[in-house]
Amino acid sequence: MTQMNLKRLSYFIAVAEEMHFGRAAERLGMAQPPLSRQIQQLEQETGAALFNRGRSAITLTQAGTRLYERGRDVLEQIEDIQLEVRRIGQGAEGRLRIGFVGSSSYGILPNIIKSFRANFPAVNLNLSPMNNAQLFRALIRREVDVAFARPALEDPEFVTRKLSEESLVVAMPDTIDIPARKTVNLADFQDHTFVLYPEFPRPSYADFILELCEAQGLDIESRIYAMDLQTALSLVAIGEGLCIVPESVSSAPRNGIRYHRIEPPIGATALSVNYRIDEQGVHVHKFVKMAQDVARKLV
Amino acid sequence: MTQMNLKRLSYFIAVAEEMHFGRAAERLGMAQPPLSRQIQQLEQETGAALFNRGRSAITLTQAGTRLYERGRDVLEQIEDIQLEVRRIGQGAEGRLRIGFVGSSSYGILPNIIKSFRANFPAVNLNLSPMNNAQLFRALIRREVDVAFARPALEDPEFVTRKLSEESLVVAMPDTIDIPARKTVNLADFQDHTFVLYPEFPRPSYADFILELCEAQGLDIESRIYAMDLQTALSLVAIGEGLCIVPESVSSAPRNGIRYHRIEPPIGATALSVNYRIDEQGVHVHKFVKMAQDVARKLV
DNA sequence: ATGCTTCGATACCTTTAGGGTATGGAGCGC
DNA sequence: GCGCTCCATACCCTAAAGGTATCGAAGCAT
Repeated sequence: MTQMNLKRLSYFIAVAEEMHFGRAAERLGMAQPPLSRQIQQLEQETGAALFNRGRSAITLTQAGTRLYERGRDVLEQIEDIQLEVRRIGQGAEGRLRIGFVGSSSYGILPNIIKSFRANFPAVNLNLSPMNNAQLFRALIRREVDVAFARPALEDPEFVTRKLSEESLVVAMPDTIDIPARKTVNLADFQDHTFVLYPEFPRPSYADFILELCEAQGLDIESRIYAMDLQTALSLVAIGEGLCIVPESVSSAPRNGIRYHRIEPPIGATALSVNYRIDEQGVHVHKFVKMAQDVARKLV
Repeated sequence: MTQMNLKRLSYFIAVAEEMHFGRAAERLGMAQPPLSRQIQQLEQETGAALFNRGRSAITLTQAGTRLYERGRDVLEQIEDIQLEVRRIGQGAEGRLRIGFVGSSSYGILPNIIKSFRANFPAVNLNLSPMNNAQLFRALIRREVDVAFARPALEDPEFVTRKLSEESLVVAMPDTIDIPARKTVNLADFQDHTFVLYPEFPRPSYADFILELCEAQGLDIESRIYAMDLQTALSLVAIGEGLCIVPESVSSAPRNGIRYHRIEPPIGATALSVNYRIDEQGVHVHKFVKMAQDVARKLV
C-alpha cells in the first residue's frame, strides 16, 4: 500500500467541500472515476470510511470530519512552507551574519546596511565587530557569512572585493600644540607616543603602520598597544599619544581629538568585503553586489 | 511541474539527517541515483537550493534548514492524523450521542455505559434524557446516534433491538394503608388517583398503562398527568396518587414511596435500543452489540 | 604527481501509480 | 416504468519514479 499522499489528501478535501464527487472532479480538473478511486484508496490507507455514501447525498463520517479539519490545516502549512523556503532561497528572507572591523563603522558600512535593509527588510542581519584575525577565523568556521576587513583577507578559500581606498590621517589629543597649517608631516611626530592596535595576533594593522613609518625614516620609540580602534581613540582622547587611522574615522568628531591630514601622504588602506569561495547563499552575493554599488556611489 | 509531494519531502528529511545521499538512500531502501534526482526535483519545485554540495561533504542551506524544521513537523502531523483517523474509524475514539427514556436509567443503562466506557475510554459519550416522542425526532434528525426507548420506536428508518422485558409494579405513597400481603391486585386501586406521564404527545406510556387497566376492567376516574417519570415519582412521594412503573425503577428506593408487585401480572414493558438503518458509525454498532450482551447477562 | 577511493550526477531502461473513456447499477422523480 | 443522477467498476494508456551501469570531480595515500 502506498503511503499517504498529498494529492489524495487534497482530492479528499475537495470532495469533502463539494460533498459531491462529480463537482469535486470538475473543480480538480479531472474525471470523476479516478477521483472515486483515489478516495477509496485513501479510505483503505487510513483504514476508515470517510464518507457515508447515502442514496441521494454523501456525508462525512466522524473520521472523515476529523481528517478534513486536520488535513486542511496541513495543506495550508505546506503551501506556506513552500513560499517561505522559496523566499529564503531567493534571499528575500533569512539571516546574514556580518563581521566587520571597527573602523568600517565610520565609513560606508552604515550606508550599505541601510541600503540592504531597505531592499530586503525580511533578512535578519547579524552584525559582529572583530579584528582582522578574528574575521579570518570566523569566516573559515562559517560563523559569519561576510567579513569587512582591512586590509583584505588573503586565502584561497575566500573571495575578496575591494570597496574603497582611504588615505590615512593622524588622530591627536587637542592638548598638543601643532603648527598652524591644516596638514602635518609625519616627521613632526618623531618624539611623540604612538598608540597602535591590535597587539595580537601579528601581523596586524599595527605592523602596517609601523612599516609605513619606517619607510618614512621615522623611528618610533614610544609605543602603546590598544586592543582595538575604539580603545585606541579613547587613549588618544585622554592625551596618551597619537594614532594613525583611516580617513573615514575623522567623520565622527570626538571630544578631545583633532584629526589632521598627513602631507605628503604616507600610504592608504583599503576596506574589503570577503566571503567564502564556496558560498551558496543568494543573500551573500546580493549583499556583496550591493556593497560594491554603494561604495562606488560614495567615492 | 508536479506539486509538492510527501515522498519527496521525506526523502529530503532523510538526506538532511544523514547528510549523505548514499546512506540516506540505504535508509530509505532505494538506490542513490533516484534519490539524487528526487532531491533535485524538490529543489526545482521550491525554487531554492537546499544543499550546499561541497567537495567532501554536503550542508544544508538556510532554505534547506528551514524546510527541514517545518517539513519534519508536517510529516509528524500526518503520521498522527492517520493514527487518529484510523482510531476514529474503528470506533476507538470519537463521539456517541445517546438518548434515553428516564426509566432506563434505573436498570441496565448504567451498566451498559460503564461497560462501554471501560472498553472505549476515548469515545466521548453524550447522554440526553428524553421521552419516546423526543427520541423519535432526535433520531430522525440525527441529533442522537442511539436511542433507548420504551417501547421500541417503530419506523422503517430505524433498526430496533429489544433489550429486556420487565413486569410492572405499582409505586405508592407510604401513607396509604395496604393489605399485609407483599403483592397487590390492580382491583385494589379502583378509587385511587393515578399519576400518568407524559401527557403529550399521544399516544404515550400513559395510554399504554390506561389500556392495561381497561383490559383489567378498571375504570380510573382520578388522573394526574406529569411530564416525565421523575416528576411522577415526586408526585407519588408527596401522596398525590400512585403510579405504575417498570420494575427496575423500584431498585432505587425513595423516601415516601413503597413499591409492590402486582398479582396477577397485568403486562410487561420492553426497553429497546434503536438506531438509524443507514447508520455507518462503527461506534454505534459496537455499542448496540455491547448493550445486548450486558442485557443478556443481567437477566 | 598518480592511482585509488568516495560520492554525487547522468544516461538509459523498467515498473507502476494515476489518469482517461466507456459502462454498470442503484435510487429518485415524473 | 422510464429516464436521470451519481458513484463504482473495467480496461487502457501515459508519465512519474525506481533500478543498473557509468561518469567525473575531489580527497588521500603511496
